Amino acid sequence: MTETVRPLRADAARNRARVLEVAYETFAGEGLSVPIDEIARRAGVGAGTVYRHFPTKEDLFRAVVEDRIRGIIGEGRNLLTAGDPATALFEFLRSMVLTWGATDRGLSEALAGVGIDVEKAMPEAEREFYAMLGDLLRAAQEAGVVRRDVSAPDVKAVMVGLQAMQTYDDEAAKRLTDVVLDGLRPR
Amino acid sequence: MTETVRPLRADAARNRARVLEVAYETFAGEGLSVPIDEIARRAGVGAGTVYRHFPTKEDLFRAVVEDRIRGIIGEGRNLLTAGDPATALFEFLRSMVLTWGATDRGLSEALAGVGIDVEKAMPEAEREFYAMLGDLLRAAQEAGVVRRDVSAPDVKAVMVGLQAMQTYDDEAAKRLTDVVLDGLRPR
Amino acid sequence: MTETVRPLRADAARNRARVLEVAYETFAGEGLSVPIDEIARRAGVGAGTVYRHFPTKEDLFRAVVEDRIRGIIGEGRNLLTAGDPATALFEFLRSMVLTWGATDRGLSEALAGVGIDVEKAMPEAEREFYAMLGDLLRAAQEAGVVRRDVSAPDVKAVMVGLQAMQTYDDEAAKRLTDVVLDGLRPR
Amino acid sequence: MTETVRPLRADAARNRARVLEVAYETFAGEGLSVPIDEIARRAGVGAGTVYRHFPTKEDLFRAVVEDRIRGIIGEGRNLLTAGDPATALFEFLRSMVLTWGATDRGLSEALAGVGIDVEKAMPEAEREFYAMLGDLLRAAQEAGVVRRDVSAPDVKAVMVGLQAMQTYDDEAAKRLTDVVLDGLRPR
DNA sequence: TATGAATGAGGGTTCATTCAT
DNA sequence: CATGAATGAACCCTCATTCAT
Repeated sequence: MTETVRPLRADAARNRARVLEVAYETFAGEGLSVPIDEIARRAGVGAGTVYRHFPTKEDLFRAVVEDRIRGIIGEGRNLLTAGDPATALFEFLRSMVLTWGATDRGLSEALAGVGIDVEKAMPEAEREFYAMLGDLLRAAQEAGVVRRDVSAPDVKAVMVGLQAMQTYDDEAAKRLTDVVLDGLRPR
Repeated sequence: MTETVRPLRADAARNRARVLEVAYETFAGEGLSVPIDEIARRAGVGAGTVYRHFPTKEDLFRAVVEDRIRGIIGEGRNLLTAGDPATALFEFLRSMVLTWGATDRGLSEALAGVGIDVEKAMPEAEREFYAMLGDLLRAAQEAGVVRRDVSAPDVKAVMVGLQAMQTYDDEAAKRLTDVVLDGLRPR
Repeated sequence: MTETVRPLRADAARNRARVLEVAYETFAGEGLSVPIDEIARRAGVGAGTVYRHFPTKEDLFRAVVEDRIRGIIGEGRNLLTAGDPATALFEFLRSMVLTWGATDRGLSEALAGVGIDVEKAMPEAEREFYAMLGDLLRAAQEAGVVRRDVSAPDVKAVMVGLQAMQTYDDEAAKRLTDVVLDGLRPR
Repeated sequence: MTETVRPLRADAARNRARVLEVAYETFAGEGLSVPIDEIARRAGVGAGTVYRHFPTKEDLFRAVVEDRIRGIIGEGRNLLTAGDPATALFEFLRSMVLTWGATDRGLSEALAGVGIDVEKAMPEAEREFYAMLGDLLRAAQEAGVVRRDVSAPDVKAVMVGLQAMQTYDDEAAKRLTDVVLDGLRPR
């Protein structure tokens, strides 16, 4: 009962990382419906190994998406610390479309609730994500570049919308991002 | 060239309509991955009956989504004719979020390209849809309420984004729609 | 209980004949696994009509094959009456390969026991067929052109073999028929 | 170029062999239209196991028929080497009827092209088969016991005919084989 | 622990047969 | 009688998950 998160043996850790990486790329490229067997094959391990590390396909989704989200959180924090806090939120949302979300079918589907319910699956990450988003938002609002009546969940919703736009039409999304973001500025 | 589509027998027409209706609701509520057998069960018919009217699952998707899209086209045309052409585009996009798209997972998935490729599956409807969107856009631009550098595909992309936002968080979407649309106005 | 084989109404008779004809061609060309619906469609009638005349798919097979066999019987009798009785058997077997069996997948399959058991399904026709074959054989044997130790069932078996040969390789069968028939001559 | 076909695990090999054996018997007894599920049931494995070893029903046909054909090839080569080359062809054709083909519906159907196209499905085996047949034929012709105008494809066709004869009437076929083969001798 | 074979519950689709119109 | 719509039992095949090696 002591929750000993015993460190994995080196090879096991390597396998886990390899599977995660492959799953990451595969889900991004082909969506969440790719069979586990296929992930295993591409990772060069047996299906059993995938299931040892991720007892359920949803667990694998979770790990992939959580990984992704942690990266996103890092990006946001970084922009806040290293750049101009006033513009960090816009920078962040732009980077989501330009860099991160870039045609990530898996993430799109996950955000759309296909195959996994992010809120329930990883409340921890979700919380941290919202905290980061709140900080970005607050900084922007204090700098007077974003309306006061916009909340963190609103920004998240906008993000989801941008994501979807981009999956649907990458070019249009790149053109439109600034247009949409303009809507967030005080009139 | 008139493709004499002899009218269906009364009972067959009833069944077809019933299946379509059930499919409509089911796909809207649970997405496009619901089994045909389940649709049949809910419609109170045998699976074979569904396949008689829609030889392929994709044919059923097509019928449902096309029906939906034609309704949307009608809505747009109506706003353009019956109301103020200058505001029709905004009205239309608002109604998409407030009325139409209302948590329609099937439509969301279809627009996102999950389970069916709308462009390929129903080019006719797609074309009419774009024509309608173009008319709305032109009217708005001529009235000077929408930026000149926005194209019809851009509006479609925005629509997809709003859709996704709404599927993700209905409340936030309702609050944010006007904010996003504000971005479309000339500065 | 009076077995009144009431004559069909004219249109019904026409339908029956049409279905039989279409089934005949279709089974010959594509084998016995063609769906009844397809036969009905090609005959320009509803599936129900086919089932009215032939309550079971096997009944339709039976009718088709029986028709075929009666034609074959007629051919044999004719050769015996109109031509030289001594050579009638050989003529008959040659005509089976050259004319009748000509790539009749349905008949081949039927003879091979796929989809229908001829012996059981139409003992009447079978009997007449054997009678005809017996007459041909007797005439040939009396003329001294066929071995005495060959029986009617043997000839039938040879016929089945030639059929199969022909379905397998039409050209080779045409070349080989005389070779095989040579085997039947007294040494 | 050696296609490192890593040997199957012992249990997997056992299962594969068991499925093949069951398929072999079942197809021989009941033809090629028996459902895969039935094969699986009789082999005492799940349907998925059959599909693991034979991804398609046709793959299973292929394996069964190819196995059979290789046995036949071996038989022919053996007769040529171990016995009298002059009579080997006749011995071979006799053994086909007496031993091999013995009421093998699956093989009959396969040879007749029902359910599988041997030529396309296993060109390799087909080639070897013809090579063997050619050798048998040449030896017989050189010994002067078979007509010069008979080709290897002709012999194959005869074989198919004998096969069919035998499936149709085992007893008659046994009696008639020599009669038919007599036809191949020079007059 | 890793492997990959086995399982078996579906899922989409077809088609012989029945039955309401 | 004819029609063709409806039924539902199969059939082939896939894939998440378990388990023997």
